[in-house]
Amino acid sequence: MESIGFEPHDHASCIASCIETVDAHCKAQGLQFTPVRKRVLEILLQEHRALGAYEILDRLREEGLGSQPPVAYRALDFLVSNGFAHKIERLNAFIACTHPGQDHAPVFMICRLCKSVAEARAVPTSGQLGQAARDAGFQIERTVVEAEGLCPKCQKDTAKCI
Amino acid sequence: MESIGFEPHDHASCIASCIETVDAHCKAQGLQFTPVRKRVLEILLQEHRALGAYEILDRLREEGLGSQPPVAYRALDFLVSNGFAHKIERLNAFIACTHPGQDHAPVFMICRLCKSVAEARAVPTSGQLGQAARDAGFQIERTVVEAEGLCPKCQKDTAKCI
DNA sequence: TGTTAAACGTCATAGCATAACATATCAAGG
DNA sequence: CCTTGATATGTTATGCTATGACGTTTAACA
Repeated sequence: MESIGFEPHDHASCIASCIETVDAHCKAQGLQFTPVRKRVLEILLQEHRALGAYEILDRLREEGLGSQPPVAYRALDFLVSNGFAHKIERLNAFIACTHPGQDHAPVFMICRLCKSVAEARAVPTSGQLGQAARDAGFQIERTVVEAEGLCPKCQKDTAKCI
Repeated sequence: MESIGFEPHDHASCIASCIETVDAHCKAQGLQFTPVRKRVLEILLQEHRALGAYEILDRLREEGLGSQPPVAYRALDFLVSNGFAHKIERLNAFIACTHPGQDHAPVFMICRLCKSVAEARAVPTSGQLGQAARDAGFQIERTVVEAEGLCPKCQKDTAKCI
């Protein structure tokens, strides 16, 4: 299981490669990766943190790419439903996917102090959720798995204060 | 792992015993189980389905127990923070806890057709989420685990239509 | 019974999300 | 090349979710 978000990394290339992957994926699938959609994904990729729809809309507005809520929500719908971004239900906010195009069940770790979010992958049918579903005869179609707590950096920072 | 919500059961006694358990727990902990709080829990217990705060508020209003949003939200805050109810993040709605008073990490299964919700218990530190957290050095404080799909009954019903 | 903390009533407003409809753009077939 | 249908965008309006603030009431306890 790998996770991205808490470790330092070459962020510029991280952004570029994500955009490129999504671009290729859209061409292959016949999806329209329009300027607004691309820009919204770029905005999300700037930070490993979840952004609210209105936060994104503000940036679009500054750039003259749209000024009304549906513009942002439609772009986000496109990105989320194609697996290029995810909604963090706990925060009512959105984040770029770190494994775009791959079919996966994401798991998020949300730092309550610095607000950074890391994404890991899981197999929904195995594990405790899968077991609970089998016990109950429930057929899983989609999962929301989010943990709140402290990222490694904030654990160290708070330890210093004691 | 046990789950309640999809199986038929004696609902009247299910409600009564939950209220009684919570009542006893509040007395033991010095918590005030006021009329509004009790009524909100009863309303939640009526159905194994998540209710929106405004849906609850409507019922309170009919009964003259409160008419403004903060009344419902404060009662819900009390119930949620003491583990007598849970918020289903995916639905922005609330549901009564089926294991009140016990410290636990709930797991929910939400039927997308009939909207019923079943609760199971999990151990957050074990399983895939726990593994992802250890790998990332993340310290979990709270978890949100929600699966959407089809409950046993709705699986059968949809199978008939094909 | 006086003091203090907790809970409640109410008004106002902030934040999140979508319905509905008009316009524009694009892709494919005639 | 033009028509046609599908997809995407612009815009208005509105609905749902949630909380801040402040005064009043109630309950717990010395």
